Amino acid sequence: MVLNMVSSKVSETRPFDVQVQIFKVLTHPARLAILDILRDGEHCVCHMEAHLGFRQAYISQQLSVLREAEIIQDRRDGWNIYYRVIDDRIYEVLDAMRRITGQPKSELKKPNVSCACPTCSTHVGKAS
Amino acid sequence: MVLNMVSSKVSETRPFDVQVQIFKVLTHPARLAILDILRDGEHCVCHMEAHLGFRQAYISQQLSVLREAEIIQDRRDGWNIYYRVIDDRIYEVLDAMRRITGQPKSELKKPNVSCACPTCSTHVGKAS
DNA sequence: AAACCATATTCAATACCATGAATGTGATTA
DNA sequence: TAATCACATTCATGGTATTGAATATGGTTT
Repeated sequence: MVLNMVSSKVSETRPFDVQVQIFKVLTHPARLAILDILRDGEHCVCHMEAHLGFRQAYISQQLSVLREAEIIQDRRDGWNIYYRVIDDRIYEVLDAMRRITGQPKSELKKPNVSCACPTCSTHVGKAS
Repeated sequence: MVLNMVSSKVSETRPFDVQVQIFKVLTHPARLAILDILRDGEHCVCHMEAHLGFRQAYISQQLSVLREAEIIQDRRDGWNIYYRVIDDRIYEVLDAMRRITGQPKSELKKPNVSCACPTCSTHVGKAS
C-alpha cells in the first residue's frame, strides 16, 4: 500500500497521513464485518468464511490488508489460524461511526452455520 | 460517488456500506485538515486556503466531497461562503482515531497568515 | 450592465483499489 | 514422503479516486 500524497505545495496535511492510512483500511464492508466478528475475541478463518459467506481466498485477502495495517494479528494452532485485533481502541472508532450512521450494535446476527474448527464446534450450528 | 459493492454471493456485509461511505470521505489528508479547522466553528474558504496552503480550486473540490457526504454545510454571507460541520459527532470518530495513531490534538498550529475575510481580519495575521 | 470578487464545476490523465481465478505454502496425518 | 487440510499469495482486469488546468457561477460594487 503506497501513499499518493503529493500535496501541491505546502504539506500542512502530512500529520494526517497516518490516520488516513487506517481509515483506508476501514473503507471496506468485508473488513468491517470481519472486525465485527472479532469483537468477542479471536476467531479462525473458516469461522469468518462460514459467517460471511465469502470464499476463503477473498477473506484471506481482506485479512492480509488488516494484518499489514497491524490492526489484527494471527496465531497458528495446528491446522487453524486464529486472528485477533491488536488494539481494541479500533472499536472506539467503529462505535463512534455507528453512532452517526445510526446502525444497531449487531446488525449482523450470527447465522446457524459452523465450520469444523474447535470454536465453531461449540456452537449449535450444523455444517451442510 | 457510487458504491462498487458487488459482493460475490451473500451480502452479509451490506449493513456496513453506510459506514464505509463516510470512512471514504475521511480517507484524505486535506479533508481531515479541513475538518480540523472547522473544529472551532464555521470558517470561509479563503481562511482554509490561507491556513492549508492549497489553491482555491483544490480546496473547493475537497469541500464539495465533504458537502455531498452531508458532513459539512455552507452559508453565504456577502462575498464569502462559510462552512460548518453538520454533526459534531464526526469528531468523536476523528478523536478516537487520533487516540490510536497517537497524534497530538492540534498538530496543525495556526500559521501567522490571514485572508481578507472578517474572520481572518480579527486575527493577528498579516497577509503578504 | 460591466467589472470584480470569492468560490464552484468540469475535464482529462493518472494512480490507486477491488476482486475473481489460479496457484502456492506450511503444518499434519497416514 | 505423499496426500491432505487450512490458509496465503500472485496476477490480471476493470473500476474508482486524485488532482492540475481551465473555465463557469453568482453575488457585489460602481
